[in-house]
Amino acid sequence: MSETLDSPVTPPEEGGKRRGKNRPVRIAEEIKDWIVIRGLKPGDRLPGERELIGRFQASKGTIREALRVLETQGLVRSRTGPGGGTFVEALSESRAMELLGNYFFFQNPTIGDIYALRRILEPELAAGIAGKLEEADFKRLEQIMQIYEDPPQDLEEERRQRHAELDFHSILVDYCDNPVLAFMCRFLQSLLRDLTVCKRIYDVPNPDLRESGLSYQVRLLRALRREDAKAAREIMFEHMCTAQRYMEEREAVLQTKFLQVPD
Amino acid sequence: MSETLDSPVTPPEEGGKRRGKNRPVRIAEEIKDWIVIRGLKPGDRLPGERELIGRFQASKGTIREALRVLETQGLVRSRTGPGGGTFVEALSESRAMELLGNYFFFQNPTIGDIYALRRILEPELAAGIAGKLEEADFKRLEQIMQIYEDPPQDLEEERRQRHAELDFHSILVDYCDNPVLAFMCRFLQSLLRDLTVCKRIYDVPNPDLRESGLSYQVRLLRALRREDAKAAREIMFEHMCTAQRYMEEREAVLQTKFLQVPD
DNA sequence: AGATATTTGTTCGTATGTATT
DNA sequence: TAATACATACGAACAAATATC
Repeated sequence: MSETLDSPVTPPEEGGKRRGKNRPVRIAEEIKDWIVIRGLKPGDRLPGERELIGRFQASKGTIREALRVLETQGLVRSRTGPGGGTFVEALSESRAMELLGNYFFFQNPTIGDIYALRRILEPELAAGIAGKLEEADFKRLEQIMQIYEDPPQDLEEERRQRHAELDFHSILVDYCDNPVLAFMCRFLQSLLRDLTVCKRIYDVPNPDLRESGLSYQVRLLRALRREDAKAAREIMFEHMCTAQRYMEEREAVLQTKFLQVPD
Repeated sequence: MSETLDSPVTPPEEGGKRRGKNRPVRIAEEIKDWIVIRGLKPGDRLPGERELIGRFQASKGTIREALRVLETQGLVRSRTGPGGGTFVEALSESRAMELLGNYFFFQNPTIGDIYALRRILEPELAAGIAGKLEEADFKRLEQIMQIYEDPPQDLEEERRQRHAELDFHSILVDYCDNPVLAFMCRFLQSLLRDLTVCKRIYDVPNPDLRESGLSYQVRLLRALRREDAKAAREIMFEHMCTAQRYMEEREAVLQTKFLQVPD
């Protein structure tokens, strides 16, 4: 009724048909547009709830639902107290991977699917970071490798070692300056961490996997130290191929094992 | 800095306060767990609001915010009316790409970043689908190619043609049975569609880009028709390298053009 | 340390909208 | 048309968190 407000993002023909979108979702989009138009950056503050209620002509509950939508998308964050409020945030990498993980929860990729990509992406990464590591960086990587330098004593250590191996690759990503390649490599690593079939493999002794991985990583570091991108790429490729063969082999073993157990 | 690696899958305590997370967000997680535990599949119905209020001991507003969170994640969809309610949904590919797009909105990858990946992913895709296309599929692809068979008459048609070229690649993805590779290829395509710098390039005449792309695609279809995976991979690789060179060249031209304009 | 002001977080009662029967 | 079952929306009151004095 009251057209007192000069809202720049007012939907023009929104009076009649609603296109399957809730009011809170529509308002969330309006707020998003409002943020973009004003050029707000991460850290900047949004108006308080009261003002948003007035500006977007919606009740407190609706505004809150809209803010929750934006918070879920990782674009804002709310804090209570004086000086508090809702602030623009850059969607973090880990949050983005969580959200994307929901998609593959239903797609259910196989180990082969994932390694088909690691096989080509990780070598590209390795080649790209050659010449970018300082001595301190090599130390950091070697520290991680110490975790799985010796054979594990129990299954708990076994699992920790497998995760540390993935951490090794995750650290390499730190030195990559292609954000898309970086994200994709880390995401594949997180898929391996979370896939139930991988969890089962990681919870079982894999002496060969550890030893072979370790030797490839030693060779990789040597290549990176002499800034030999070509060698780094080739070593990483072999590393991934070997790991894939190993994982798929174990997967097959586990499958027959589980088939034998009556469920 | 960020959270450490030791995040136990089991929540610390029921009813206790988890810092940093709103009640609606916590309840959203509880509902999600509840869905997983019951093994609910897309299409299955959740209890009504009233029952959720009782089951999760929260008010209507809080439950609604929680459902909005799940809806934003693409895991749930609400419908009004009798027989309505809230239903489990599989996160769609397009929704997942939207959510991930928010991440790269702040990362701002360059054309070079994107093509560095297309250069290795698209050839892999091309090789993977060799032998999977029927004659009807080739017809479908050739129909798309007709859109940019002839030089564009105006800038509007120019843009339509560039998008059709991306559609061509998107259709190829349909025949890929690696869901991760499929998603990544489509996502890179969507980045190209949405990046402002690309939009500017696409809005300007690029006669060479069209002609070169068309010839590569013709050769690609020939290779796919004779089910020659190796040739398909090589042709696609060259296609991507050429496109990258072209795009980066145009980008440079645009940049100098924009630099000359006084701010 | 304690009081206070500010801002989000939560609840509840009520009313409206929508689609099926 | 009317009855219904359900989500959607509103607003006022109250609770919790947190910075500042």
